[in-house]
Amino acid sequence: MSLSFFEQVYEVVKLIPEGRVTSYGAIAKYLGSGQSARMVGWAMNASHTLPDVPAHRVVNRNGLLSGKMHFSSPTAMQEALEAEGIQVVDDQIQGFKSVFWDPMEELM
DNA sequence: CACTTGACTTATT
DNA sequence: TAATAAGCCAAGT
Repeated sequence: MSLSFFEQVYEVVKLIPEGRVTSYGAIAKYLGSGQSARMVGWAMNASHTLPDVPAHRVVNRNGLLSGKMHFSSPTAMQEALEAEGIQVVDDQIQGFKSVFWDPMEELM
């Protein structure tokens, strides 16, 4: 029983604590197998198939809301993050380094 | 089965 | 410092 690459990404994203975020590359690296950040981003594109995938907690390595445009509304992602206590200004997470959650460090 | 796409990242110019 | 190129690999067509 091997989960699809998508499902593996979903499992990691679901484990992201509230008020925390991670990057595509971090997830890709955690999944290993030489996965690239693009695979994670692409998997997230299909995350809409599942209801419990907090895609708003996944941003690019700059802490920029690169995927906000894929949400229901361009502001939905920012609002979701702010609702968890994350400050977002100009589509960029404030104190990104502080709220960054690395699956490699936390799930190891 | 070959080509295109993609919510990224790193290196180079 | 900003812009461009290349690397990455699975799923869709």
